[in-house]
Amino acid sequence: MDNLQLAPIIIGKLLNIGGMLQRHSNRTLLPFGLNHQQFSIFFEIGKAGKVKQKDMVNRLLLEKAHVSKVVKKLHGMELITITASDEDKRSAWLAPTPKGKQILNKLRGVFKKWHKEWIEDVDDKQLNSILENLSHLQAVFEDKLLGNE
Amino acid sequence: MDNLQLAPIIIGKLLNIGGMLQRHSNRTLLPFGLNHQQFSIFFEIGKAGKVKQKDMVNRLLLEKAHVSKVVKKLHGMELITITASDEDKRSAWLAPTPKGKQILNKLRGVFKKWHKEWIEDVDDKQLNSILENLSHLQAVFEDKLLGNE
DNA sequence: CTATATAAGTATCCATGGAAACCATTTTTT
DNA sequence: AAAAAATGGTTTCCATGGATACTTATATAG
Repeated sequence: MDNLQLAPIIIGKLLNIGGMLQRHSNRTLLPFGLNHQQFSIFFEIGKAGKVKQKDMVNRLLLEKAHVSKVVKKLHGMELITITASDEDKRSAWLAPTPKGKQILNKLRGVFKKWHKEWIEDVDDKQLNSILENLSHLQAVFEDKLLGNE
Repeated sequence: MDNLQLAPIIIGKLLNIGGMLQRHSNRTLLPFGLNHQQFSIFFEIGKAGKVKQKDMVNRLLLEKAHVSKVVKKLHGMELITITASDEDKRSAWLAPTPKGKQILNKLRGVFKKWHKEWIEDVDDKQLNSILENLSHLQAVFEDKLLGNE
């Protein structure tokens, strides 16, 4: 088969899988009042311990307007604290509250459980090959897509 | 490294790549007044030539309410025709208009061009390995995720 | 052959997230 | 040091898409 014919198939599959995963995490997160983007922001804050909004924008490649809204929501849910920064009065530090940390732990458990489930059906060698492939693709797309923005 | 640790990394990459691709196609389709989901529905109609809404729902795994709205939009843009069906008066046949076919062709060209671009950076062997891996993952997730819906 | 269940689409509600304009502060230029 | 540019966040606007209820037509039961 011509290689160029593989391209749309691969893209199609990536979009399809991405969609399935998105819908799945949204459903999983529903009881916690979050969706998968909100969680990814929350998760980053938890991982870093102390960050600013622009860090989220850079790391997750999201719109700053969007991050701003999500931060407000997370704060409203008492999952994070927002403390003014002295160096730069335009921005503030974000950090998880104790309650936030608790919920993060719980969610980590939930996701770990389902990771265990699906990973059973993929053998070890393949797993590494998948990771390698995806890393390469990610780099290629980042290069091609973020270059012309 | 423990295999279970690979799982969240792989999921993360899939979500990340999926997101990038989505945003990219949305931007590409913007001048045509479509987004990537709308295009996928339009594309399916074009491919099939003559279909009903429920076919889209089944093939693309989208909400029927959503498909209904998109169909209305495509019709409003004069990209498809909607003709009443005799066998079943609840549903109607969808088919691309001449104008619709023209636009589909143009879009096929646009996508083909960018497929050519990124595929250059992936060698042939890897391409096949990627396809294989993604097909397997797709099957696994479909099984695990659609089973409990 | 009615009565009930199911199926195909539609209408409505509402949180989401991209885009653009905007504000306040900080940095760079001249 | 004043003017211009850049940066970090916020607000507002609006199309999107998931969820639910509803309408009409078809299929299945009793």
